[in-house]
Amino acid sequence: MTRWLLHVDLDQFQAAVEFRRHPELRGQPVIVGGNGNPEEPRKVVSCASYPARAHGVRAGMPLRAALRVCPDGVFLPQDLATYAEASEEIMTLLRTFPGRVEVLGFDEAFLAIDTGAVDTDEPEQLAGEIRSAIEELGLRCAVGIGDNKTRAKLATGFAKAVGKSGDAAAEQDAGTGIFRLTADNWTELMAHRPTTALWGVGARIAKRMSALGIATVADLAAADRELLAKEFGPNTGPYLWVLGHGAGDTEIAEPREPVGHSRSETFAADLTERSEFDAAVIRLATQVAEETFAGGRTAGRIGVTVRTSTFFTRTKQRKLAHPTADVDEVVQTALQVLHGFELDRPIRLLGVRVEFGPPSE
DNA sequence: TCTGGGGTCCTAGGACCC
DNA sequence: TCTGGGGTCCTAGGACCC
Repeated sequence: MTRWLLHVDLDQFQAAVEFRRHPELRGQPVIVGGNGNPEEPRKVVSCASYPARAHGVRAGMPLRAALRVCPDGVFLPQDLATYAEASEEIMTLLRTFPGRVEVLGFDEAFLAIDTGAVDTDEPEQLAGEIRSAIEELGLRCAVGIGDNKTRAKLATGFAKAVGKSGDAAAEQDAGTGIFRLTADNWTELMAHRPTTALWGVGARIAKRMSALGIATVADLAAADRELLAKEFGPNTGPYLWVLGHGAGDTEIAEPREPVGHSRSETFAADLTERSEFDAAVIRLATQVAEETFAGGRTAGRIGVTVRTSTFFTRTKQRKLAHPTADVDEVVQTALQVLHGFELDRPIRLLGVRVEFGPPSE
């Protein structure tokens, strides 16, 4: 038996969900973010359709910047409830296929399947069936096939390669759609790439690695594990070395129990009064607590995040003496944690996080 | 172009205890 | 007397991802 990991990744997911209910927008440079008003400050692009990407619009870009590079863009408000519903629809569909499903986000999942021989195209056949089934939902996806999660996830990037180039054909053909990455072609396809090509290596780690003379995936694979452990810690260091070899987990982690829940808000204009800080934290804490308890969880720890007008961001948290399901206790604790900050600067963002305690008896 | 929101996991250091 | 070593709990901070 051979274990295959399939990574299913929806194309331009939020925009695609909008296209299902607004078919007349298909092919248009649709930009989802904020409340749909591109002039709104401090709001960013959540998803851009391929034509919008061709103009240079990217997720995370301020809406006002997106408007500048794509003045003909169709700006839509982010409707998370609808995307969550569509996501549930997709995950339910994926669970009808053989294998186990691990949800990675709204628009991504791993599927683990055990098949017969190694050299057959069984996983490609299954991937094709998944793509067809998703197409029947009016959506599109790419499927990465790998001998572990790391490779399956990266394979999806190759499957989407055409879509990422941003050319005009991208809307019609978002890549070949299916790609297989295994130990057999890992070195050929990945060795020369920068370490940031790896899933789990971002700009910070890449920079620290480059200071050690590690620039590419091949460098990382050849690096000294002791050195990596010394620089990145006893767990992360060896893990990075393993990543460089393309090795990774083959087990499906489902169901995943969430460990916490948070709400935060970047204010359209900085808050300057303590009464405003308190009011915002009371509101956020109440919401987080109600959502936590509605989900049948208790609160074990309360965290508050403050971001000042200079973008200086700090978090403080406090463990409760006993887990609670009392909204007021969460709110009062959040206020106490807030008051542990200096609060002598205008505030741009406030956030409240609950870490779940053990289930209530 | 002044930089969203919601998550997860890891590391380091201090307190405290034996 | 200036001096141990391990284990655990707790908070702060960093990094990454979608």
